[in-house]
Amino acid sequence: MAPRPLTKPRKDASQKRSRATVDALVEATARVLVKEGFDKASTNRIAGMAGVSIGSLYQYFPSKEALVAAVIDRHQRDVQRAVRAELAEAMNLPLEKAVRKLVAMAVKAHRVDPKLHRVLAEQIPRMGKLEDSGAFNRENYASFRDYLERHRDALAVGDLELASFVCVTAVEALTHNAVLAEKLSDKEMDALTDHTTRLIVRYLKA
Amino acid sequence: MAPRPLTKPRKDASQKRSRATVDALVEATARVLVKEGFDKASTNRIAGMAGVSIGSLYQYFPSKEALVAAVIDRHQRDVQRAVRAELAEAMNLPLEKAVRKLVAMAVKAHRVDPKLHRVLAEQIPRMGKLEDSGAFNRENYASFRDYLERHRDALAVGDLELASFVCVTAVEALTHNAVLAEKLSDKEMDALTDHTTRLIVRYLKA
DNA sequence: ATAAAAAGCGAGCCATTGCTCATATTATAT
DNA sequence: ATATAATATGAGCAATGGCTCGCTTTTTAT
Repeated sequence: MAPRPLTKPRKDASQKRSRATVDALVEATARVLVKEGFDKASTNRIAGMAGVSIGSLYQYFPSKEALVAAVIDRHQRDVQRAVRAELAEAMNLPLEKAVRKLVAMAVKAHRVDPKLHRVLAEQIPRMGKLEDSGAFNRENYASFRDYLERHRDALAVGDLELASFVCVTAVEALTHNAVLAEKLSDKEMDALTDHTTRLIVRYLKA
Repeated sequence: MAPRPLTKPRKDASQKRSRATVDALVEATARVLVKEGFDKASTNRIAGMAGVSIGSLYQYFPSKEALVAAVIDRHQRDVQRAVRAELAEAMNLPLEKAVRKLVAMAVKAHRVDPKLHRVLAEQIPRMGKLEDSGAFNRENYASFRDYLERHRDALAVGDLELASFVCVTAVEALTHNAVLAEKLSDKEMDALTDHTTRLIVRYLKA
C-alpha cells in the first residue's frame, strides 16, 4: 500500500513555511472575494494573489468551498473576539442598558471588515449546509433567549421563542443594512442605535 | 448599410409564436433558478428547460443577465398586483390598523413564490445596478414615509426618515426570514404578524 | 552527508460557460 | 404563388472553471 499519494490534499501544515502559505491563501481568498466578488474568485486567481502555485493551494484546501469556509471561519473568530467579553457583561444589566449594549455590540460586530461581511452574508446561504456558519448566530440567539428568560418578570411578552426571533432578526437587519450603507456618519449611527434600542425595549417592556 | 444582421438580439416579439417563446424562456429561467440555483442556471440549461434552442434564446435576450432581469421584473409585477390595492386602503387607516395591514401585506408579498423570492433576494445585490430592481421597495418606502408624515401628530418620533428606515427594514427582515423558514403554520404566522405589528406600533406611538 | 518527508510548482486535462453563425423552417404580404 | 421577413435550430468556438499529476526544491532527521 503506497504511503498515501501526495496529491490527496492534506490538512495539517506542520512546518512554518506551510503555515504561512495557508495563511496567505486564506487572506488572498478574503481579498479576492471583496475585490472581485464570489463569481470572479477563481482558485487560480486566489493562488495568484497569494503568490502561491495552484498546486500548493490544493495541497491544503480540497476545494474552493473549503477555502471560503476557512475565510468564514476566520471572520467569525474575529467578530467573536471583538464582542464576546461585552456579551457576558450585558447579561447582568437591566433591560434598557442590556439592550443598548447588545445593539452597540451588533454594530461593532458588523464593522469588522464590513465589505467581507457583505460578501459572506450573500454567499453563505447558498453554500447549503456549511454547518458551523450558523453556530455563531445561534449562540447569540441562545444567549439572548437566556437573558429574556431570566428577566421574564420585566417583560410583557409570553412567547420568548418568538420574542427572541423578533428581536434578533430586527437588530441584525437594522445594523446590517445600516453598516452596508457606508455613508453614515457616527452621529447617524448613534441615532440608529438609539432608535433600535427604543424599538426593542418598547416591544419587550411591560 | 446592411439591414441589421439577424444575430444582434432583437427585443420585440411581434408574432404570437415568438411571444410564447419569450414567455417559455422567462418561465424556464425562474424554474431553473429555483431548482438549481443561480450558479447552475446556465443559458443552455434554461433553453433546454424551455424546450427552445439556445439560438432562439439569444434572439430575445442579449445575455443571461437580461434573462434574470426579466424574471425579476415579472416577479415584481406579480407581487405588486397582489398588494397594490391594499396599500392604498391602508393609507387612510389609523396607526394600529394601518400597521397591521402593512405587515399582513408584507407577508402576502413574500408568499408569492417564496422560493423564487429567496433566490432573487440573494442574487439581486450582486447584480450591481439593476436599476428597476429597487424601485418597488423604494416605492413602498416612500409610501410609508408619506403615511408617517400625514400622521405626524400621533407619533413620538421626530426623524421620519430614520423611522421609515427602521420600520421598513424590520418588517421586511421579519417577514422575509419567517416565510423562508417555511415550516411555520398559519397560527404561527398570525402570531408573528401580531408581534411585528406591536413592535412597530409601540415604537412609533406617542 | 544523505535519504526521506514535506512543501512547492505549473502545464495542462476535461468539463462547462456564454454566446455566434450559417442554415432551415414558418408566417405574412402581395 | 412567391418573395420577404420573422422565427427557430444546434454544432461548435473561445474562454474560463476546478482540479490533477509528475516533477523540483527545501526541510528535517539521522
